[in-house]
Amino acid sequence: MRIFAEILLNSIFMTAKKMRVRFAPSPTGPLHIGGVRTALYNYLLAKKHGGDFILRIEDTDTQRFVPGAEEYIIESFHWLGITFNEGPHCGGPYAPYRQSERKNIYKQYVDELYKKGVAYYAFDTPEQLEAKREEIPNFQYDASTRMSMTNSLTLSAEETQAWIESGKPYVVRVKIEPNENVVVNDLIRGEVIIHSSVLDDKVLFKSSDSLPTYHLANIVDDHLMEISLVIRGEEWLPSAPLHVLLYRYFGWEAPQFAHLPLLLKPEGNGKLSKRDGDRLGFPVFPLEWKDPKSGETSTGYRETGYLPEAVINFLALLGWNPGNDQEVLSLNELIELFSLEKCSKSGAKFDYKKGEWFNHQYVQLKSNKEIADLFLPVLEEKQISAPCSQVEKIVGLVKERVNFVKELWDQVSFFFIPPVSYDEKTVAKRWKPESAEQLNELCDILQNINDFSAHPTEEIVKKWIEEKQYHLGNIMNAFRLTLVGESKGPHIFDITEILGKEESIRRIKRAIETLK
RNA sequence: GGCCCAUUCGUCUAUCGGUUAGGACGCAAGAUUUUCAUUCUUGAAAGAGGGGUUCGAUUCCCCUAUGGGCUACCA
Repeated sequence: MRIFAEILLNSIFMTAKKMRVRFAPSPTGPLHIGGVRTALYNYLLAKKHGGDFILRIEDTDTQRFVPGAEEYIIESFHWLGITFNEGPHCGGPYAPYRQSERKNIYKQYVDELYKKGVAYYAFDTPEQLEAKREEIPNFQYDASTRMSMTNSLTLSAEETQAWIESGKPYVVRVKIEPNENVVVNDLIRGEVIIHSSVLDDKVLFKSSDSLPTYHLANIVDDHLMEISLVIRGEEWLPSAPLHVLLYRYFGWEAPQFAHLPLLLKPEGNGKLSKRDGDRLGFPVFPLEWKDPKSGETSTGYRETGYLPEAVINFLALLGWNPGNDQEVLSLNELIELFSLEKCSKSGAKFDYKKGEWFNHQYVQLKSNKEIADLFLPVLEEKQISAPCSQVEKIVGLVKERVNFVKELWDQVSFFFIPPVSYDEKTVAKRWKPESAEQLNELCDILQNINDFSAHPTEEIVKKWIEEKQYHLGNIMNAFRLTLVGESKGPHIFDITEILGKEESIRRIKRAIETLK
């Protein structure tokens, strides 16, 4: 199977045809994370082979069109750093890239199919079709039923002509010839064979809005835009035979196909949906989305605090692996290593916990400066202002503890806001009868230190503890309690260095006052 | 219902007929630490079931089961 896939891929190079792949979403709402992965795989392969990556907006369904969805899609990829060579937002030699703007080019191809005798006009109303489905279980508009329906095959040429000219609605259907095994060569799955008699005469064009349906528009555009490889979700596999048939009816060379497995719910059955995200607390969309109709807002990866690199790395490994144990991979590494042969065939349950782990990895990879810059808005929100250099220092102390930048606040709030109360459990455990007196002494020691940076301060304090024969843990834990208000935080003298002498002493005094 | 696709630890996956079935997430324990984390170490944890083919099947074939997708004048 893999050898087979390699031969198919190699044949692309043999004919020296440039690799051209596309992502073709429908602007019916926010971009699903599964769609992002499909786009990513297309992108990786295009970059790997020096090919083109095209964005095409498939907005032939005027009913389901949602304003803002296209902009959302483009902004999502912009955030992720996935770039297109061609698309509605950046133009290109095959423009336009919006199917609604290509409206006038499809009809001629529909006519061509009709003239070739592989498509026909059908006049059955939706109600009639509905009635048929009620009447006959498993009704399908195909070779076995088309001659009992109202269409150009059962009506005379004159009647057909008259109907069309009358302006009454009609559709054009493809005429699938039965009794043939249609073979789809899938780069991930190998040969998929479907008998043509189980295919139905799909609608290719509707007169109601003079727009093609997905199947026709997709084939025509992929051909016209010289797409050499179609990588899409598995939900398209059942209609792939129809597509190869259409290419044949047109007399066009079909592109290669690769159908990706779907992203499934983290738990339970079914494919990943927005509900799962709400229920389990993770986003399913790249960016926040406000539904224009319901006004409902869905959170996004960006707003949740994910780094785009982490999202890409996480998604890349959901259904693909590099063939070794390496998991943290940069975009360039992904491009270099990606291959369709290493894509898995089965659906992947969405492991959002691992996504969080990936974000942790990428937070660690960033410099303190970068993380500080990302953290500044959080501080601003808390109405805290501090010099950048100090924020950088603080962030460096605790970044390894967090998965997300915004979690930093929990770790560092005490730097900016002195404790006003003291954690009860910690007080019970760490505040000894002698603590007040010892810490008063400590204040005197601190007061006399000139260089308050961590290391010398620690030396001096430890020396004092030793001389006095105090219990190190008792002193330090009580000390921490006065500075932080609870039993957490980084190395104590890193804290005092940042707090400074005055503030450190002030906090000790205040704690002594409060705790007596 | 019909058609198609899939099936290795809880999860993502490695394994191209011969392995003590490997890694990662998560989980548990231990170590480190003046705290909390981090980190490190260790551990538990898998070939859906049944038939073949073969000297030998997780790996190839068939059946069953399970999961997923499609079955619109949606994409």
